[in-house]
Amino acid sequence: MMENPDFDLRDFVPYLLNQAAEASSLEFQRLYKARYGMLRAEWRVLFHLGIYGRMTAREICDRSAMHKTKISRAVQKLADRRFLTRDPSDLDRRAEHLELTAAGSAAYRDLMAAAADYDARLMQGFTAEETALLRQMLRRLAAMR
Amino acid sequence: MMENPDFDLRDFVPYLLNQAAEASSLEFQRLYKARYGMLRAEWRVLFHLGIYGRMTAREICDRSAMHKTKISRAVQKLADRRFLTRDPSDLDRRAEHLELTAAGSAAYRDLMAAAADYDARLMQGFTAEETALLRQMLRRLAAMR
DNA sequence: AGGTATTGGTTGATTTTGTAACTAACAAGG
DNA sequence: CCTTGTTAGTTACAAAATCAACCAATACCT
Repeated sequence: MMENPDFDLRDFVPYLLNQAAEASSLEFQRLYKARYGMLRAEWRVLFHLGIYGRMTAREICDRSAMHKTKISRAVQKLADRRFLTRDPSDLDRRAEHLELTAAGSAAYRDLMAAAADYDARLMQGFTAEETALLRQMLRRLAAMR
Repeated sequence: MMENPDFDLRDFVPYLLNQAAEASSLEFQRLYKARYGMLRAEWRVLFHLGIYGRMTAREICDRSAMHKTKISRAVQKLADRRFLTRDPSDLDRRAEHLELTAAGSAAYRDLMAAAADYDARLMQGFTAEETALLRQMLRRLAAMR
C-alpha cells in the first residue's frame, strides 16, 4: 500500500475508461436506438448471436459478462420483435437455443457495418499501432474482472 | 461509408471500452460504497470538489459531463452527510458555491489514496509507456463527445 | 422598462438496472 | 427412488438513471 502524493484523479484509469466509454458509445447508441429501438443489452445479445450463431442465454452470459436478468429481458424483447427464435433444447429442457431470424440477421449485418464504419472514424486520429495496442490493453483490462 | 467485411465486433472500440470500464470500476466501486455508502455520482462530485476546490454544480457538470439531475441529487446526499456546504452565490442567486467540509475533505483524501493504489495495481502488468499512451488515448476519446 | 429567451438547479414520472427469490430441470450420492 | 445441491431462466421488488416539466434568476433585445 504505497502512498503516491502526486497522483491526479483525472488520470485514474477507471475514470478515464468510463469517460471514454460513455463518449464513444453515445453516437452509436443513438443509431441503434433510432433505427431499431434497441437498448444496449439488446444490441449486445443481437451481436453475440450474429457472431457466434445459435446459442443459449447462458453461453451469451459467459461470453459477454452481462447479468443473466439483463439477457433474459433483452432476449424477450428481441423475440417480441421477431429478431430471434427460441428453441427448447432436447438435452436440457431448461435451456433454449436462441437463433437470429432473417430480420434479426439483417439488423445485425446492418449494425455491424455501421459499427465498422463508426469504429474507423473513431480511431482515425490514431496510428494503426496505437489502435492495436489500445485494443490489446482494453482486452486485458476487461479480462481482469 | 466504406464496407469492411473483416471487421470483428469483438474489436469494436466502444464495446471494449465499456467492458474494460466496467471491469476496472467494479472493485473500486465496492470500496467507496462500503466505506462511505457512496454512489458513483457522489464519488465523482466529491473528487471534483477535492481537485478543483469550491465550485458550482454547473461547473462540475461541464467538467464531468454528468447529467445535472445526477449532480443535483449527489450534491444533496453529500450535503446531508455533511461532506459539503452549499453557499448561495452573490453574483447569481440561482447558483450555489459548493465546498468540501473537513469530513468531506478527509473522505476525498482517503479515497484518492485508495484510487492511486488501485490504479497502480491495475496497470502493473503494463509498461510506463503503455500506460501513458493509454491515458492519452482515453483522454482524446473522452474529449470527442 | 418590458418582453422573451436562456440558465442554474430541483422535482416528479417513467424507464432501466440490480438484487433476491423463485420455478423447473438436471445431477450426484446413497 | 429419495435427498441434497446446482443450474437455466424468469419474475418481483428495490435502487438508480433518464427525461420532461418546472421555478426562479439572469441575460438579451428593443
